[in-house]
Amino acid sequence: MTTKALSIKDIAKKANVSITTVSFILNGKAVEKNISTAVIERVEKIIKDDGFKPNQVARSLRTGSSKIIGLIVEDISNPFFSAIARLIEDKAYKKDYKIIYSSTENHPGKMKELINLFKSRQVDAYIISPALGTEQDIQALLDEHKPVVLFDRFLPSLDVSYVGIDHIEASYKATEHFLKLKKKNIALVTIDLEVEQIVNRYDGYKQAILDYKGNQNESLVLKVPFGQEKEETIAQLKELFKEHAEIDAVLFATNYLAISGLTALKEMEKVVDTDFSVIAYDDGDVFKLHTPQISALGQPLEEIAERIISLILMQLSSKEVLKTERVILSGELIVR
Amino acid sequence: MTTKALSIKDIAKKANVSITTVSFILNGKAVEKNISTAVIERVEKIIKDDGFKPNQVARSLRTGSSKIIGLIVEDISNPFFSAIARLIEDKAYKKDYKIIYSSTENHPGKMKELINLFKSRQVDAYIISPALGTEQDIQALLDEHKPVVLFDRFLPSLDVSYVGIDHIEASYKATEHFLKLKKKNIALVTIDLEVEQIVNRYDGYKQAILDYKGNQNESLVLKVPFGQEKEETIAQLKELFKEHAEIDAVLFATNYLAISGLTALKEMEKVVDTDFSVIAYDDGDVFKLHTPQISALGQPLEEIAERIISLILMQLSSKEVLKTERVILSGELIVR
DNA sequence: TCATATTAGTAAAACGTTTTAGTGTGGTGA
DNA sequence: TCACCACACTAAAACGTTTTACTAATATGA
Repeated sequence: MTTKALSIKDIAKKANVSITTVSFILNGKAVEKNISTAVIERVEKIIKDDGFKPNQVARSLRTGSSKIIGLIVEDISNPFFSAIARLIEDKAYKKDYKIIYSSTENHPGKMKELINLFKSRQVDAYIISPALGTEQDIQALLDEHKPVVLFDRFLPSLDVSYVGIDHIEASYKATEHFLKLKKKNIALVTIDLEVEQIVNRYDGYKQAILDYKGNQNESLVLKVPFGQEKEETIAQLKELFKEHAEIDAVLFATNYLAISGLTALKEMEKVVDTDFSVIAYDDGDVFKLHTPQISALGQPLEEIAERIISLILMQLSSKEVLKTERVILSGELIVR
Repeated sequence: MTTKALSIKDIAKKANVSITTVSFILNGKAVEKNISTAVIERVEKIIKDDGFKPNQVARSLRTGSSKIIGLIVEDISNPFFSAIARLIEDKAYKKDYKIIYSSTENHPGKMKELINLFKSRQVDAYIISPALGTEQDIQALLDEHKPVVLFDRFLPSLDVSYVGIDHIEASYKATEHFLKLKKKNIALVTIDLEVEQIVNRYDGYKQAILDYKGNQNESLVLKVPFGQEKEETIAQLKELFKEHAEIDAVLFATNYLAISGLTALKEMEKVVDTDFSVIAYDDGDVFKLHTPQISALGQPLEEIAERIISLILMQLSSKEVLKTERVILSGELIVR
């Protein structure tokens, strides 16, 4: 019943040639290795007719490479990551690479484990949205000359390729938009993580306010604890909006904060309108369909994925170790 | 610079034992194989100190199993699938299984390729949301006695385990809700796919209307071509709502149709209220935050993932081939 | 005609494990 | 004293490839 999968040996036997010959043909080295066209055709026919597929595991063991790219994200169910994952998958697939992914939940421990696991599976390259405190693990990969590209989050202490957007510019742009609308009290809702791309969102916001108004009111900045339950965040936001009735604009530094924020406003029956504007980080259907429509800072997903995969492929195809490259794209302010 | 990864041979040499002994220790067979505790401890210390991790590729080649489960979905960027993927990943991880996934875009060809690819990587089990016309490929897997669980979509011609929800009941429930609200002209927006879980949504809708009203008006059913561009769908929906001003309730058979529908309504400036109710298939933040809130038929994601993974693990841990099992869960009507 | 090149292939080692079938030593019971 | 067993461990084959180093036969050039 359970028919064992064919091996190169079966094909060799059937074609009356050595397995070496079959291997050469499989790997397109037949001409180079002086295999006659007669034999090539005969063997290729058998391969096709029998539907033989070489065992990739054996191949990996022998060659040390797997044609697999490891993708490590914080949470695949976050729309930003799943969109990127899908795009990366498509593009990698076209180059004959597969993606194996895992979510870290932002735990350095899990990240460490995952890297080890991927290593023991001989993945060829790593695409990582790194958790904090994983610098050494990534450095270890770099020391082994594995192709690595970080995205979304950057680790400044590492000399590693990166694709992301300029968050200072993006949040400056958003805040400036509010300021040009003559908003007086612009709040920022962010998280209390000391990672570059979060800190930058704060910096851009602050800089815009200083540039336009000269002084900034720190009490309008809410830093929600990272990983806090949604309900708690909503409660905190309600309190902020109650205590600071003077707020006339809010910039949310992540998409889920914006969702919590809109939920809080809904529960308070406070409407978003010209007197109270909102901008969300990362775009999505939620914001487009909201009444009124919510402005958003969209990240260029397609381009991010494109750049990531091309950096990876370049490293993969070059024999020497390439210079690291940092690609900083611009976020787009979508005014609604 | 590039230090080669350690192998079992290095450990054996260092501990002055054979590689067999190290292997036994690694696999917890040390006691059973009469290895002295002195040796066990010595070897374990070296393994730990050197941070040795066995090469999984070699292990797979030798054992034929990989501790990897292949997950094949239509599109990982669809929130339903990414949510399920995340839950499955978590649960599998706890049992020491990894997930490798790919999106099929509902192409039988890609699906075939993927199965081959997974096979050549010796994945231990398959979780599949099957595309149409892939019955033979899945049957081939079953013939090889590979653990397979289908979800979301079912293929009636196959004797295979499945986890999904009762779509007849779900759409009946939704339609009945409308009928109890005395809705007179209930529309159904669905897609023109002849797959069970889509057809069932139509059947449940129709049955409810027949049960309550005796006759059904087929012109209130819109079957959008599968894979059609969003803009086109929106245009089609606008036309439906214009031509049939009598419609006072709409059931959308998928989440993306609901999103297109709400967009269409927004563009027409037609409001959702007590005179025009909407129910969406699959819940999400979009519907919760919409003004007014949109009722939805939620699928029990957590339970679906739980059932899938436990079916897979059961098959994986049992030596014989188990009877196939069909788990049909109930969707929940969330009235807002 | 002989040395050398070219053509058309192949044998065998290697990748890093697991597992089967041993081996050698010391102890025990009769 | 001998047969046997338990104990503690190991040699070597196997998984399915790729690749290096070879061979044997024919062709070429001087």
